[in-house]
Amino acid sequence: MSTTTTAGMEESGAGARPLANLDHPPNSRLFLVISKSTPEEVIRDKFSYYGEVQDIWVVRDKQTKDHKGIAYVKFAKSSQACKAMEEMHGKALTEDTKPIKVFIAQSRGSGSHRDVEDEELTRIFVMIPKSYSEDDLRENFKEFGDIEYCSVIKNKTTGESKGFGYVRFLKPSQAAQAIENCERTFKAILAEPRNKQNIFSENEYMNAPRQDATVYGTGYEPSRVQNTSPFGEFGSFGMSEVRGGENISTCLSVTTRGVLTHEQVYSIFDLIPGLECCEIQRDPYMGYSKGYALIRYNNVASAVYAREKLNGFEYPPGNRLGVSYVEDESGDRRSNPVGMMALQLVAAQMMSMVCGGPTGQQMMPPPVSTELQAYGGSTSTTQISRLQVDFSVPPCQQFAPVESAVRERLFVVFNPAVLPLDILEDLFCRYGNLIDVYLVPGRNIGYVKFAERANAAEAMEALHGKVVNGVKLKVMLADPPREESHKRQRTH
DNA sequence: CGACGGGACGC
DNA sequence: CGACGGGACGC
Repeated sequence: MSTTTTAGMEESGAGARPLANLDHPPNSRLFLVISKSTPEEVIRDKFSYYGEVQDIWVVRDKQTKDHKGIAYVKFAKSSQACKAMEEMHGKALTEDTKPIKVFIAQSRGSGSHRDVEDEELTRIFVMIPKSYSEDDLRENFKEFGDIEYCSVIKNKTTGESKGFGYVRFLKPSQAAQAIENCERTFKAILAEPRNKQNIFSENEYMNAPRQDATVYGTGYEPSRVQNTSPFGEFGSFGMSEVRGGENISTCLSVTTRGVLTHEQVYSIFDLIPGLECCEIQRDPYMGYSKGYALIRYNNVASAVYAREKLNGFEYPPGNRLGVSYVEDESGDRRSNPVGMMALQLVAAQMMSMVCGGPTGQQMMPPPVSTELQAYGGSTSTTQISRLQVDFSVPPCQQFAPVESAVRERLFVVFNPAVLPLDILEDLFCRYGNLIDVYLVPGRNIGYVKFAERANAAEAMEALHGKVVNGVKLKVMLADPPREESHKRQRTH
């Protein structure tokens, strides 16, 4: 007995299930072909460099105990296993032994002994906003490694994005790192190889010998050109002008492509104190613009704040508001140089607040962009401070691990419209141990999963009845999920 | 009142 | 060629 207990090394072992761990996370275990003379310790020496080695198993004949020249190395992460594979494959472990082979091991239940090819380990599948171009994808994922190509899947006839895409990396370790470390809203997973159907090997006994067809031209050209986003430039707004000589005013015009009701516009702009007037204008001559509104505050600071915070804001989601200053009909302060200087001064002070001074909590929380980056990574386009509340909220907290058990679920009703997912995650994560926010498509409702009941209770207590980004929330305990019954009519 | 999940590529 | 062990939740 070797008694070196490879699996016993992890401290404070929650005993856990030994077998299940071997396939979690996926592709974190290596299959080695080595010399029959190589002992476990040599493997450990060489491979622990690449990360947390959780288990090493040198395969021996059941009866004779002969070393069969095969070993398995389990890492904590797929990226560690992939890196080790990339660097150790073809290397000799000691001077007197042959070069070894290193592959990602087939998952334990698969029964297949076919080598896992790099082809299957380098392409990831991601969910993305409809507005994303290939370039946006590349921008978001280039930090994880060398990208061979990006593709965004679009409706062939309309050209509209379907909301997902593919990123092919050069190396498996790069794809693995992208999956492990990209923003969770991407829901990145390894892509299924093109030629195969979605086949889950959940204890399926397949009689027909399927040809595993290892030979396939990729037949997929990285179309690197094309694709100028038809949605126009994003990210041109933000903390811009002010000093750039915009005509600051207490009056704002609001343009929107979609129709907004007076109540909707009012509820948004009334989040900022000092709203004096909110008029919806309907202008049949406005062409594409379905409407616009005029806003007036009783002070210039509020107007500046509103302009900075709400210009470019999506409300409802997908509908970007345009907010700009318009002539203050009553005000002639601008004609007066002193009055103008006063305005600029106030504006500058407002801007410094907006841009992250320690103030401003009672009106709205400071911009959350820095916190977003804390759990996000590259926030690609635009993103002004998106979360807007008129009550105080705790700072952002780490999400609970995706695989956490769901200890409580909240049911949320939005009025008059749902909020974007990133805002909701930004909001609910602040109460701790958030697992996931799910919005029911086409409805103004959603569910929020927590890994701890106390956090859910806190969120519910703090947020029920509140207005967030102009949207009123009802936050309640969710009823238990509907049973997924056996009915499976109507697949598509 | 307001109740339940999300994913696949034209060679 | 080169593919699957050992150990065992505990107040």
